[in-house]
Amino acid sequence: MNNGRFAISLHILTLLCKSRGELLSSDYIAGSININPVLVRKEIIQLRKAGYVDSKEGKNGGCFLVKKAEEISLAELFKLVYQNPVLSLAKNIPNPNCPVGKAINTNLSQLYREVEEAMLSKLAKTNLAEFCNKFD
Amino acid sequence: MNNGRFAISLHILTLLCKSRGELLSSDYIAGSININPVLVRKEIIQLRKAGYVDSKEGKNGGCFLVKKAEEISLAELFKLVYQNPVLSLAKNIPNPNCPVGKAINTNLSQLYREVEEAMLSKLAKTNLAEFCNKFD
DNA sequence: TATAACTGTAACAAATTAAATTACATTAAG
DNA sequence: CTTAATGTAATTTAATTTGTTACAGTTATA
Repeated sequence: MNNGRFAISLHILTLLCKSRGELLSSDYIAGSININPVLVRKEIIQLRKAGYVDSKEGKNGGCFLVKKAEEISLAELFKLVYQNPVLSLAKNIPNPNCPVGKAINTNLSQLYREVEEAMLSKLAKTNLAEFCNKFD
Repeated sequence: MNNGRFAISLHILTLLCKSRGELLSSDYIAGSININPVLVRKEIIQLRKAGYVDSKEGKNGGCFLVKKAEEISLAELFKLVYQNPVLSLAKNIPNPNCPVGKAINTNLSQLYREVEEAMLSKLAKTNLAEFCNKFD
C-alpha cells in the first residue's frame, strides 16, 4: 500500500491546525503539498467523514478543523487512511496441497496483526497537536 | 511499497526450514507460493547475499538453508526485504515557501523512523524457528 | 440576479510499480 | 550428450497510484 496518503492527510491537518479560524481552499493546500487539488478534496472527504474537519462550499469556502488537535490521534488517522494492511500477503493463493502453503496466510496475517499493533501503539502516543509543535 | 516480498521470502525460508537437508528447486517453491519461479530465484539471490541460504546449480540442484532458524530474526529479514521505508512521503517536493511545506518531510521522516523502530522491535522478538513451529 | 470562487464528484489518462514471462547462458549429474 | 537445474537480462503485462479534465452544485457579493 505504500502510497503517500498518510503524509498527505497529515499535511492537510497540519495546515488547518496552523490556520485555525481560517478557511483554507483545496487550491491553497494543494500548493503547499504540491499535488493536484482534486486529490486534496478527495482526502478531505475522508477527513470529514471521520469528523476531523468540515468544509464550507461556495465562494470564500474552504476547509477547517473541527476537532481539537490534542484529540486527533495519529493512530486513528493512520487507521482511517490505511484500511488495508501495511504489510501485504502475496497476491496469489498459495498451494493448498502444501502444508506450508495451506497455512502461510493465516500465520502471516497473525504476525502482521501483531506488527501493526506495535506501530499503532507507537502512533497512539502522539497526536496532531504534538506534531504541529514541531513546526515554527 | 506494498509488495509481497516479505511474504514471499518468509514463505521460501519456511519451506527450506521444513525440508532441512533437502534441496528445493525454484519450481517446487514457486508451486507452493503460486508465483513465477523467476521471482523465487530473484528473491533467493537476496537471501543468499544475506547468508541465510545457499544454492547448488546444475541438475538436482536447488536451494537450502545455511543458517540456524533460531538465528534468522524476522526483523533482519524485514530490513533485508524492505530497504525503502514502509511508510512513504508524498512524491512531490512540498512548497519550500510554506512553513509547513518546508519542514513536513523532516518531521514525517522522524515520525516514520520511530514507527518503523516499533515494528522492528516487535519483529526482533521472533525468528524463523518460531514462525515455522506454527505449521504442522 | 449574474458572476466569480469555491467544493464535490465522476470519468478518464498518465505514470509508476509490481509481477509475470521469455529467453538463453551456465552448471552439474548421470 | 542429454537433462534438469540455477542465474540473469530483457521485455511484457497487470495493477496501483497519481494526475487531469470536466462539470454540476453552492455561496458571497457586486
